[in-house]
Amino acid sequence: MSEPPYKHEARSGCALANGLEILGDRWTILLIRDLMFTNKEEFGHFMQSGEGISTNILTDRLNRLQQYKLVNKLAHPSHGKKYIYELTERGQALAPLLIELALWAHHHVTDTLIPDKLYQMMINDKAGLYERVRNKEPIVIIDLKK
Amino acid sequence: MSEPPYKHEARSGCALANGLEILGDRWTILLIRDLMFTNKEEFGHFMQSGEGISTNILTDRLNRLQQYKLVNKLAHPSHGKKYIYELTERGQALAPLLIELALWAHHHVTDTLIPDKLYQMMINDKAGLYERVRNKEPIVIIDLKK
DNA sequence: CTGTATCCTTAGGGATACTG
DNA sequence: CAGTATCCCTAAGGATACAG
Repeated sequence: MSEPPYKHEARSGCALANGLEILGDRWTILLIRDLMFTNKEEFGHFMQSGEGISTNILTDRLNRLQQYKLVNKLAHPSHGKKYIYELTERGQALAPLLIELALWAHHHVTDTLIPDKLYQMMINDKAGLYERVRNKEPIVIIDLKK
Repeated sequence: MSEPPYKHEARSGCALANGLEILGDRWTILLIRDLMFTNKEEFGHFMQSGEGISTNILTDRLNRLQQYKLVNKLAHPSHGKKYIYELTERGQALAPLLIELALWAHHHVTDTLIPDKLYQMMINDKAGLYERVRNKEPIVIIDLKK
């Protein structure tokens, strides 16, 4: 279990219910997606992810993700004002969940795309995919949705 | 891909985003949980699942699940007025997703429980678990949350 | 450009009355 | 008991102005 990050006022003790209270909103998993599979790591990058999150919501979600200890916020190495956001191990541990969600949607929902390289790794090389997530090597550059 | 069920007005072509538009609300996955792992199959059973869904929302979510072809609604064999709800294959195909969500929450969120038998199967016998989901053999009787 | 704060709208959903 | 319909309220979140 390793010291959970966040004492949630849970609806029930069910693992699924509790997981959903952290992850089950309109934006959180999309941000984790960007951090996990693409080279997005700055505020402005997330803003460009096509689904059209607004600045206040992005700020709020990034803060929540830090509270839950799914994301670290680091000073940008060169730009004084910027920050870099990266997944913690706890956040990286969501990889299997995101993979299963993406595969299910790909197989069962219309007009649903996964970039080919990512799809191949999801099916044939999960170990390699996890390794790249751990090492923060993006599988997709810039954008997953097309 | 096998003829997707539902043409969704998607926010983007991303598989994750599209999956979330079907599954990403406060109740849907909890209903799928009940159908997948417990012996719940009637309207009243879902009402008793502890998280306190109200009747209008339950009706709405059961209808949506039918539209998405994740759930079948069958006439009850003995009670004329009742119906039986069961997962379709498309719904059963969500098992890996639910398992990964439950395991992540169990490992990373406080006060989060998975009934022991279910947990053991999630870790040691996924094939057996899928088999039981397919055969509609409940792993847990009545209630997952305690 | 990175956020934050404010305003305001809307959809989700709770309570509840009601029908078969 | 199964399910629907209505009312109402709150919280999520969009638009936007603003601050560092």
